[in-house]
Amino acid sequence: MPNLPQAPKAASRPTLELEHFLPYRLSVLAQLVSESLHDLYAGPFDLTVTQWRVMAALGRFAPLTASDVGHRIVMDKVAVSRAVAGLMKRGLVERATDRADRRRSSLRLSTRGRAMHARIVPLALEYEQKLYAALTPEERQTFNSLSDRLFARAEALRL
Amino acid sequence: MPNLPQAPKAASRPTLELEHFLPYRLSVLAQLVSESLHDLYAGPFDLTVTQWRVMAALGRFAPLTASDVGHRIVMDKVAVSRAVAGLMKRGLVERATDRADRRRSSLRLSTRGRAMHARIVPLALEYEQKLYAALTPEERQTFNSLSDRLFARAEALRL
DNA sequence: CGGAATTAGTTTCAAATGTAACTATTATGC
DNA sequence: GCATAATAGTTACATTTGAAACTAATTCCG
Repeated sequence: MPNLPQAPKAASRPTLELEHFLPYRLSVLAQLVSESLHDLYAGPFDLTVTQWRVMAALGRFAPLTASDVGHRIVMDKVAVSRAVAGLMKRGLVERATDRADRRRSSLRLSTRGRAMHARIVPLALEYEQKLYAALTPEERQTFNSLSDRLFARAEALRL
Repeated sequence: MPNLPQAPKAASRPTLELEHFLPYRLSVLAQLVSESLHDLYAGPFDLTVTQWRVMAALGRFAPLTASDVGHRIVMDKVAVSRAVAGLMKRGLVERATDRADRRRSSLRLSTRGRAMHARIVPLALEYEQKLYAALTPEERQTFNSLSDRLFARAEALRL
């Protein structure tokens, strides 16, 4: 093939290759991982992702108010309210109205809730380990530090 | 403080620190990025995330059948069907029944659809660039290769 | 003090989504 | 060739989700 001069590419329009597009890739990866994990505890314990996250937050930081939970797990107050309602109905979470400010109430896992939490945590950590097995320890650290920076940037861009 | 021998930690239970838990971190990052991007085109063009992804797939690979689209963007056929219905109603996508196999039909962007696509792509790429600005070029490559490996591993674990 | 604005949390209504059933068409196997 | 199974895509129903309105309690500030 002769090496002809190229015709000038008149303002060639940019193309978007979805499979290499960062927001898309993040979304697909996160969804796959989230669903896989959910499969682990949905069957045995019948929890939604939201409910499990609320339990995880309470298992680690209780007592928390509903808004505290929301901040911890990046979830709006409506979602938290609904998850808590479901968890209370099943006796997994207890609520005590704050005596000083009766608008808020502090939440904590009940005994049953703590027991369930203690059974799920190892499953979750085991899954995480299996996933991390794809990377060396140094690579894990790298990945986490890079994703931290992406996150910070995304927050900054959101205005 | 004297250097006393530690009491043996009797089977100390593992703790889950949500903020360092990989599935959780991926989910929060992906959600933030996805919402930010959606804000860019939702207002001016009134598209859902799904609709935009269908348009992106068709913009790059048309003609495609609905199931082709589904495979490309990792989305089940019901979601694709609904997104396509919405896009057709707005005249952004055209459908032609396959003469050889009348169950399937090939989809492509209409002229209007192509025009809209051409206006959104630069916005999306610009956002991606701003996000990537958090990383050096080498780091971008590293991040992408590591997330590819995590993705492959997650797929393998899903059985 | 006392009315306006804030805050915590819930409820309501509409839109989005998932699962399963359904239609139409094509492929398979006896 | 014909009954059965498989495939493409849509529709229906039930559940989830999100946005906005709402209730109740507290704070702010003239």
